[in-house]
Amino acid sequence: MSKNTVALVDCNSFYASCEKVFNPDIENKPVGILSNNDGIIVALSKELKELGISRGTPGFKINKRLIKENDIKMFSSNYTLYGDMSTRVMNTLSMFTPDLEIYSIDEAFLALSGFDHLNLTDYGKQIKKTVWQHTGLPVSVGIGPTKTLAKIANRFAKKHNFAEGVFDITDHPDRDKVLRWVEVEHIWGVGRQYAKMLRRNGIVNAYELTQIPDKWIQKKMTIVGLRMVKELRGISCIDLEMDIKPKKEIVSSKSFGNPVTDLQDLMEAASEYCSVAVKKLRSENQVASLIIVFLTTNRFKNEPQYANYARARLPLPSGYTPDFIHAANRILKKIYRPGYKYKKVGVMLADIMHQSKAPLDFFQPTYLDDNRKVIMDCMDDINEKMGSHQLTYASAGIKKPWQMKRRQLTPSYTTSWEHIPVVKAI
DNA sequence: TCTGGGGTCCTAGGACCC
DNA sequence: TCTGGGGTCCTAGGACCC
Repeated sequence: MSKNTVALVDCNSFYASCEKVFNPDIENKPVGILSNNDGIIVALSKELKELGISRGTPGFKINKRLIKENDIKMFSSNYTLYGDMSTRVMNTLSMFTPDLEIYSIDEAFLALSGFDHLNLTDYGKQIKKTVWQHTGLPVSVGIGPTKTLAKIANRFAKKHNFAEGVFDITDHPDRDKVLRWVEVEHIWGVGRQYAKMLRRNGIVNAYELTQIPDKWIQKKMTIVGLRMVKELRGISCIDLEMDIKPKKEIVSSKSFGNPVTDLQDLMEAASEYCSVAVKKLRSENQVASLIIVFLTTNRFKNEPQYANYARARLPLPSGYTPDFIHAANRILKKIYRPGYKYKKVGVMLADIMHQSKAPLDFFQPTYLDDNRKVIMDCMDDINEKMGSHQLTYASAGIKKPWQMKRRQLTPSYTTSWEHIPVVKAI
């Protein structure tokens, strides 16, 4: 039996790097990408990290002088661009192994078991070089006997220049030394709470964690934590998931560009989020029977606060957007309280199943039976061909005073003919 | 003025049943 | 005086990930 080997390939500063690919003027500049609503920084180039800015910082809190002096560039997030670039990266990676788990928009695990005859560090360098050639994006490659160790190897590759972006921890003589170098908060599966707890108990780095008895780990960090520790010890407990799993819940929610007080506006926003969520549901050939709507005021403001949610069950699972819009509006009327400045509403779909598995009903047609599915498919087709908002629901309103802000949006270079980059001869 | 969005999994405790 | 025990299902809350 060949040993278990896995590589984690991760794009460096993914969103910021995507912007740099199409905008040579910012190649060596500090670049920050803002979240929806231009709220917080969600991605930073290494130049921006070096200025001491960290992920999660609200955009408006960054010192204006610092921005000017260092020529910091800030952009609204352009998910159309990042999504398309991600597809290109993943396509390239799939050339290097038949077994690939796309873990997130900018990361994939590659199964390399059975590749023992190769020098895997060299193979990693080849992967890095090819992605660069195909997309212009820099990646780091970490290789190890478990996913958790591959994550650590990846981090090591990123942080140490001599590794040139690729590190194989598998039979490395300094494996324990590397584990000592990783502080607990940087382990995959250890978040803020567990890091605090571990430190309170005198456990500071990954090596120390491997020395703690299983029983204690499971008691304090559940079975999930125990799996992670075993992985640190080199025992594979988290398998690669090659096939895309159907979603168990679908959420659509966004903060408002401006505070909203009116029930009507909240209902419009909820209608819009319903249409986004249910469209995603249909795109996976699924139906849902539970909808949850939540709303909240702005917790950062010193104003009266209110947050609430409620659920509604549809008589039969559906993929028909109006079914959900009606339910959402009923819920909102129930939980809305006048006199508050609302910051956000959201819609969650749950109890999701494949269209073909939905139960039948003797007295009423299912989503598949009557013309509702036909109408929805038709609408999706039109929006696919003509642009995503050609056909919308009147209930989502026209003026949309609640819409989010994206003041500094870059072009969709790779997905829109109008935005395609132009090369000029000088 | 301005603080994101979308997911998953596990556990404890309550409801309910026999 | 003394208030069973075990199984299942559901939900809320808490942890984590990107």
